[in-house]
Amino acid sequence: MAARDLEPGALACTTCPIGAASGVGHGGRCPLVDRRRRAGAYLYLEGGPAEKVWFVKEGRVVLTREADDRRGEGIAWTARGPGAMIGAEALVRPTYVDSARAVCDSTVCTASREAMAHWMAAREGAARTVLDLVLIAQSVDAPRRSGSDGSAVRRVAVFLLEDPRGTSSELPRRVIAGFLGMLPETLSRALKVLAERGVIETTRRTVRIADRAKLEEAARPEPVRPRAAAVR
Amino acid sequence: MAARDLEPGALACTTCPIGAASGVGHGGRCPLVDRRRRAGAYLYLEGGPAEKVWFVKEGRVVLTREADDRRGEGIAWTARGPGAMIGAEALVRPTYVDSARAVCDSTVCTASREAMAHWMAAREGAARTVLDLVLIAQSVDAPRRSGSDGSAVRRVAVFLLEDPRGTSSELPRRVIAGFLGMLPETLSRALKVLAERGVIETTRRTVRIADRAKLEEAARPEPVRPRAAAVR
DNA sequence: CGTCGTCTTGATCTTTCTCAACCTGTGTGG
DNA sequence: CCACACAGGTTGAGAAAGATCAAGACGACG
Repeated sequence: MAARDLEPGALACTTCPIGAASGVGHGGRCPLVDRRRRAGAYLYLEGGPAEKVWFVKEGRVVLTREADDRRGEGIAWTARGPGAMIGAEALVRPTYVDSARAVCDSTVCTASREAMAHWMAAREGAARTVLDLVLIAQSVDAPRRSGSDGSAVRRVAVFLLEDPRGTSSELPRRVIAGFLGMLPETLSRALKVLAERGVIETTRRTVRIADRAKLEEAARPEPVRPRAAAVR
Repeated sequence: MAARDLEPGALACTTCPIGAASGVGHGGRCPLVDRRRRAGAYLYLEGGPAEKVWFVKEGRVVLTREADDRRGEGIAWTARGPGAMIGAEALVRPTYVDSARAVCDSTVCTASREAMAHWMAAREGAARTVLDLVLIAQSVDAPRRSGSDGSAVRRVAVFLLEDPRGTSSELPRRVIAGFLGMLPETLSRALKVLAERGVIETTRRTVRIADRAKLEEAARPEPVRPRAAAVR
């Protein structure tokens, strides 16, 4: 489905929608303040006080939900890159609904919910700018997969076809496995199967699509099995 | 987690955020037009031209994505009730990313993307109103579950605890199964298990929580050794 | 160069998906 | 008003897929 079409490599304040709307480069001032975060750092925590809205300038941030004792990290359900706003729920509710964690060294901008609200109220079209950001991000998120969506190999093939993040090394395998509703072990085995078929080439951190036609074949839903009579 | 806290029974134009912002009841006029849709009717289709923005006034609408030949209905990933906006992606992209289908007789309001855009541009604070709607809906959606989130029985127990829709008869079992990343057959069996334990009472269309303590017990992660929490 | 975290591989067992048949309530038409 | 078809739900038996548990390999980093 829809290609993830945003995602430039990084973002300058002049090309950032918020910065542009603020008139950065023409004497304007963006309400957002830059922060650097190292890989692994949490930006905010699910259930914690939602004081700030965040904006990804460079890097990659994973959103997780429903952390529990079992899987300490919770369910990773999406990853946001440059140009995406995160933690926007701060504008409408007192606590964050997700935890956000940088998966690689990242630059993020922040503003308090109040600053953001003022900014939106003060400028014509600003709220619309934010709305667009939120809607675009939303329409890019794919629902998490599960076993009822086809075999692990098929789910991986679909993901690799549709999502450029699948072949980059930005996202840890653990996170990708989460998107696909499987364990890292299962992801690893599925990648191995595809590699053995000559569909892809893998290293421990990268995937390269070797044969797109074969990958599309692997992504196709299995034809309903032709009767149990088939005794091979 | 987060209780689904919106969801009044139905909505009048005067209590609807869009209607209120339009000044309905004070001589204002809402850009949205009422339509009735029977259970099972599709409002719009994934990939189809995104001409309209929708607003649920009464009833329940399920959003699905990634329909394919195999499972014609696609993956149901959320359901929206009174007060929710759907198809808002029309404001930022040319095609719908989901299919929307009324699961019970519903009243929905529509406006063309242009009308909506004009409405937002013309009124102070209107875009912010829409933004809030979108953000609230978003923060209420739970990520789909999958087999790696625990057994079917546990996933069902968690859902019943957290989501009031689980016990109402509004959502078809097939849809709930979709949210939980399992097939209807599996959902049926899991409900049977819980019923046999005296946790719930079920009919073909309803679920009643008979013993909340037992339900919480069933929702608890199986006491397996916690995996090494990867906190860097 | 050694430690650590992440990923991979292996063996085993449980779960859930499959396929098919059977209910049951609802709506339709005679 | 009843027979009947239909959709959605339930049940059952079997097989396959993935979860588990455990251990080893690889790469990053101090």
